[in-house]
Amino acid sequence: MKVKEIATAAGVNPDTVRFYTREGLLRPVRNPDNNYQLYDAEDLRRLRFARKARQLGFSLPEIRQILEQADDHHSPCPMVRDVFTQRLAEVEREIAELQLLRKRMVSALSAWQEMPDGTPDGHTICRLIEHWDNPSAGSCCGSSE
Amino acid sequence: MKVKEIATAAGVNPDTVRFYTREGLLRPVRNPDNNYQLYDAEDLRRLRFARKARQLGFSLPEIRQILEQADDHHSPCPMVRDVFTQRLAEVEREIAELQLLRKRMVSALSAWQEMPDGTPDGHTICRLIEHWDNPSAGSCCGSSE
DNA sequence: TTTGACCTGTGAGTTGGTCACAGGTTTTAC
DNA sequence: GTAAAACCTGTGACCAACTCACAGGTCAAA
Repeated sequence: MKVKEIATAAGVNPDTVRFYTREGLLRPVRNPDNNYQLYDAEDLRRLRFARKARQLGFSLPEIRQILEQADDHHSPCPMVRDVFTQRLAEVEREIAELQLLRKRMVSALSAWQEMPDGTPDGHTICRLIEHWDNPSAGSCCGSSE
Repeated sequence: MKVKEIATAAGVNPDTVRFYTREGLLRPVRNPDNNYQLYDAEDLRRLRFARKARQLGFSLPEIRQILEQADDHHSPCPMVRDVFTQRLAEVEREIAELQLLRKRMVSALSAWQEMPDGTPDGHTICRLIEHWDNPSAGSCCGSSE
């Protein structure tokens, strides 16, 4: 398979294939006649694997590590499980953060219904945002200074 | 105020102050004696405003635009309300996406409890991920090829 | 006076790609 | 047969919003 072929087979941009190749995730061979990269079914598996892993939040270095372990005939799965579990925790933290943000946005919007727009007067840029109460800067760790 | 002073007053990295200055969000004057940047209370307001707006998901160009409108004595707030409403929708979309992701991760993890690790054999890199069912690639738009 | 903390501008690094460019190759069409 | 289109190559820039490193200048306190 040439670049475009494997790219369409995996549903990605050919530049992504080239990028992953540069990054060492794929290992094509060269056609000595024209210097083209030639990918095989194994590369396609690796590429699809990489894309799935990306969707799960694995970084490219992590994916490379998994692939290398697989090349060495070590089972990468326990490690995958570990990173995956960590990643799940991160996702849950992100969700909680976003929900908090959403809550504050909704209440800010409703508070703004009652506020006049107010042309800026040199003291106030935009009351809508200046009266926003910052959450993370407040009570906890090292907010001061 | 010098860079570090305004930075600590707003709780940000001095490099961020310099960066925002380069980006045109802050407008210090120069001390001709030593070429230092001198910020005033207005700059501090702008900086704090910018940080709050960033937390709300405004981009730097958007913030600059708001500040410029405020400089021109136009009320930026209706625009802020628009972008803010859009941003709220985005946040809600992100939350929904992450919750979907979380759901799939949890069910994948529990499914993996019952799967053997399986050393890779040339056909399989890591069953844990290869057997992950990709959501977005599936049913809808142009998944094929 | 010397140390240390601060200031300056510029440029590179971060992440995961995507795009542009210039030049070579292969395929398709007439 | 040949011309155009589509593909290939590598390199390097670009995205966002900073952060950090570097080299050299300035300033306050001991």
